[in-house]
Amino acid sequence: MKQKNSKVNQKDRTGEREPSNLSSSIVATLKERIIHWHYPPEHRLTEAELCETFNVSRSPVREALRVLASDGFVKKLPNRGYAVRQYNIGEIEELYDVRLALELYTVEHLATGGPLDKHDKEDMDKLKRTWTGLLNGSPNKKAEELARLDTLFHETIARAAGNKTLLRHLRSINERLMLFRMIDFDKKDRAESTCRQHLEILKRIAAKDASGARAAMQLNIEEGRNNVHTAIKDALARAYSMKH
Amino acid sequence: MKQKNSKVNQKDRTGEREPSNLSSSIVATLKERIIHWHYPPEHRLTEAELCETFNVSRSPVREALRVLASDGFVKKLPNRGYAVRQYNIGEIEELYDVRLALELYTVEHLATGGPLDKHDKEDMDKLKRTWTGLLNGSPNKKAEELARLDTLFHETIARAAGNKTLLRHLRSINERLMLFRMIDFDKKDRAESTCRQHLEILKRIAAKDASGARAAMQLNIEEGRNNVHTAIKDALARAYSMKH
DNA sequence: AGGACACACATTGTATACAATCAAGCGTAC
DNA sequence: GTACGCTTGATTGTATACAATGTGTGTCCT
Repeated sequence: MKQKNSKVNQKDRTGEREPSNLSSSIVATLKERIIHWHYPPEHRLTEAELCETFNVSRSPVREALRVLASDGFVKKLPNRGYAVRQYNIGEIEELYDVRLALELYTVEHLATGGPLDKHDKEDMDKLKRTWTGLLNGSPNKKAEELARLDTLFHETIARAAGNKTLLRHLRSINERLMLFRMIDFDKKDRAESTCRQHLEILKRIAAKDASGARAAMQLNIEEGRNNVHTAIKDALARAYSMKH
Repeated sequence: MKQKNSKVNQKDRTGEREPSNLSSSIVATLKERIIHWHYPPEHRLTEAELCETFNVSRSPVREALRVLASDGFVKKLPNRGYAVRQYNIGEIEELYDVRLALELYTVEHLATGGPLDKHDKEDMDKLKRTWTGLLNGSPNKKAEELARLDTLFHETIARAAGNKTLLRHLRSINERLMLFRMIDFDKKDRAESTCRQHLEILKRIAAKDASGARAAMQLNIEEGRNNVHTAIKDALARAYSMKH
């Protein structure tokens, strides 16, 4: 019971380190569960119930719920507890749109500005190697791993652009999109087209071709958006036909 | 002591209503104070100290501090309390860049998409009237009022674009920029050029001129950024020369 | 003088008891 | 039959006591 979380105190390149308190691990666990649809949509969570499941008092649970609410994972029902927030299609589209806004600006900025510093240059080179490798070598990785790598790709680019504030906003969006990225990469051939698109983005940035980089990024994000959109519509249609 | 906060329970067009608990009003008060530089930069805040100043227990204070930390108003010093976060020039530039990313995308979207719904059309017309009025009629409004109206202008446009998620991100940025907007509007003639720029933005959107709308928005935001930038540099230079 | 150790203090983390609030269900009056 | 108000239960809001943790400081030994 003492060394529950082995990831504690790891240091991130952002300089933040994860605290080792109960509410943080409750937040992490609940995010994990919500993202993986452990709870049905609109499932109600009460403080007392969570105290039992985690065997802690209400203080850390309350703090965890506040954080989750401010990050949009749950919503507060006044005097009626909290509910895990269900994403409808419209909301997912919105998240993809904000990604577009932030990432198009980012690549344009990268393709316009001066040379990168050493750290960022290395990161970009590593991305190139990673996605070249994925294109040639390993054909069928698991969707979850691909989704993780995809998120890393986009966040690395944002970091290279040097705007920490923008990176923070992008991360909060990506956190909520993780599940849908997995749906995205379940689609056959999506891995390959993603590889090509990512390499294209890197090439255009290196070539200082701002509008080309924007176009490549837009293509990549919108393909993901479309995959997710159709997958969800299909799932809803199946759910509907099963009821009738 | 009972009806301290008369704004409680007002309903917003976003559908959220402000709760009436202690931690919320502590958050509001502290934000207000921090924005208006009531505390010197890097001033340390401890839970116990805030308990005394607000005459409440640690529970609401803790929650308030968590919220403020997640919104970037204070930062947590492990085991050493909290510190009000000082904005350096770089960070302000970052905030302006994120605004650019979000707002350029927004106006492009507005100038590209179909017609607005009734509510939004009315809002946009009202903006036009407001800023036309400011151009002709009232020459010297106070900077704080102008900053408020400016924020309203940009948020109304974002709302008209119909993406609530994007609006939420923009609001969290604007909240932190409020003070600097006031600095911006302290500059002579800034009010007039803002009026012209705002009317130009509205015109381009109505004319479905996407690239023109982007250019107009970029001009408006960057002028503000430059004003703030030079004002802060001057202030720092004065502070420096006074020490020597 | 310099370093290591220990102790005290400041500060946050956690548990728990009690207060306040609100929704829902039930009964009663009209 | 309907509307109003009361009671009750569920749930969050607040206060407080105690635990854990890390920082700084003073002292003692070398």
